[in-house]
Amino acid sequence: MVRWEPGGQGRLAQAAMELYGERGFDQTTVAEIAERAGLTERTFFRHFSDKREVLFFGAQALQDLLVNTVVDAPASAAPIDAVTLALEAAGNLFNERRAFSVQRQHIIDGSAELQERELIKLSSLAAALASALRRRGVAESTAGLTGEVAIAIFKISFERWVSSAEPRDLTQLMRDSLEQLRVVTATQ
Amino acid sequence: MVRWEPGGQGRLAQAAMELYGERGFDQTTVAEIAERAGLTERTFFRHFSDKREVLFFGAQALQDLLVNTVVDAPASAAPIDAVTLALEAAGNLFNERRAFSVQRQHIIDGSAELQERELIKLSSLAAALASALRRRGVAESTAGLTGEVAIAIFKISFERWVSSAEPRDLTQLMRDSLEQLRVVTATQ
DNA sequence: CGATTGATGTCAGTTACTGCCATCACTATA
DNA sequence: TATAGTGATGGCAGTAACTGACATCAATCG
Repeated sequence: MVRWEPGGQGRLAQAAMELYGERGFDQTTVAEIAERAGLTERTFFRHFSDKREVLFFGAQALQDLLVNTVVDAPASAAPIDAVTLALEAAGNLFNERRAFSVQRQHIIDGSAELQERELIKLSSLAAALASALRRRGVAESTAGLTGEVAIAIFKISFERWVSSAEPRDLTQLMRDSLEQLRVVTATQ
Repeated sequence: MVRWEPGGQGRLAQAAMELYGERGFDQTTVAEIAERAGLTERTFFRHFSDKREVLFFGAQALQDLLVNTVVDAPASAAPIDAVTLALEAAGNLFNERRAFSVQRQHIIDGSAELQERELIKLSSLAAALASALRRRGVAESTAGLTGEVAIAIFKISFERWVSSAEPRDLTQLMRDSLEQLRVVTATQ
């Protein structure tokens, strides 16, 4: 007879998603999440650094995907092209989980605290992209700017993708946004 | 004889800056801030919604400046030009307070919580810029993208401006960043 | 079979933040 | 001039996020 059921971390993450969805982030206590997962509050904080982090479980995987794609891009690819490849890889990943993304985003949109956490994760992605570009020999200032721009495109496109009534292709939305960026910044 | 000294809010803000600078954000309690300001913890929370907000006192003024500049820009100005005018106005404002900005940024850089709050303020600025552009008749999608890009340029340039050894002109840095953005996104 | 490990439980403590009511100088109004 | 607000504050109890220290006990390793 086992002392604990396995997969405690996953159970906590699922319980949190459910409760945040049912009553909202603010109206959910960590004790309630732990109870639904059959664990204690203390154990929740062993798996997640705080009450918000449980919703940003997959952020590291996304960052790894982006960074690896940039690093593995052909040496001939310009910074903006390397980053575009990374965005496309991420787009394909999200396209397969739209229902989950929509539900999760609805929760985040209902809480300023969660929006703050989302923004710092995005900022961290921008920094990681910049770092990956630098490893390709891209100049410091170009790398930083390209990373920020890539994340701006991702952010805008993801927002449209999630809020769109009929499902669209996130990768295509990001391509459109980049094209639109070129138009916006074009000198007359 | 007055019951309280006037300027309680200002005293709290100054005490907070001092203490965050002396021992760091995490090692400072709200009770300590209130004590240095000659007030109580309860009064602190009447003036500032939370422990972080005290450092983001001037954010509304910055937003107003940006929005007003965009709204007042000549009707002939393209979205990117209207936004550039706003960034220049903000740049001039900051140029006069570099010492303060450097000190404040040093505090923020030492705390993840403060960075989160800074990011959501920047995101709010992007949204406000987009809204101001829409009032000028700019299409929804263009407005959103232009707002994000403007803030990306501001963020990158501000970072360089603050961390630079010798004082530079923030407005010039932002102009340079926009030009660099054009180069980065240019199709070959 | 004993020692170690790893995931968990228990519990006390700190601190951010909120709600509610009291205080009291100042001010407008009858 | 008496009275009724008003506004900024104090006091205090309460909730909940998070932390540190120590205990437990099944699984595993030597």
